[in-house]
Amino acid sequence: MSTHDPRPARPALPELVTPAEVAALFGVDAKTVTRWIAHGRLPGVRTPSGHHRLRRTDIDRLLKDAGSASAPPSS
Amino acid sequence: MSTHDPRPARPALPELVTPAEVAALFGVDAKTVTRWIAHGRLPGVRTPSGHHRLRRTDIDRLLKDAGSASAPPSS
DNA sequence: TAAAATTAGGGTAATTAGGGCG
DNA sequence: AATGTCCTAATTACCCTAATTT
Repeated sequence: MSTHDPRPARPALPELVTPAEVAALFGVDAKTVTRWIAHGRLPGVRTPSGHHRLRRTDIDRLLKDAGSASAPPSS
Repeated sequence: MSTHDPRPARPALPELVTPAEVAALFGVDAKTVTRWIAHGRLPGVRTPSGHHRLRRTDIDRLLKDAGSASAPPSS
């Protein structure tokens, strides 16, 4: 029983990035990123005005799935 | 505004490049590059819509490695 | 408040994926 | 087995203007 309430209930605010950021990472146009969200291909939040924002964690997950390098072009 | 807003837009260079870009570097058709990825000969990322993207670092590594026959990086 | 940069939205041309063929 | 070219359908890039953000 902790006499004190540390109140560490930190919801860990997700780091939101702009479509331009994601576009630069994927090597596509920012408009394409918004299109991905619009088509439900990519999870993203929307500002009350209609601007898109994406969670860096989601983006990082997609990028890490690439399996960077370690693939010698030999059989 | 609350103090300064640390949003320096990040470096965010095009980390991923298109098959056409890689194809031009290797002197092959873009379709060949996608085939390399399909056959697992080259590491690549897949955009949420199915298009291929390759890591610039991987490509640069392969190209650099190509001339390692006799090219000591003297200072 | 004003200005500059970014974003959304529409429209059109270029690129890409996928299969098949030589 | 590997690469290039032809085809169609889907996706993307760049043009513009208006709204939003910083």
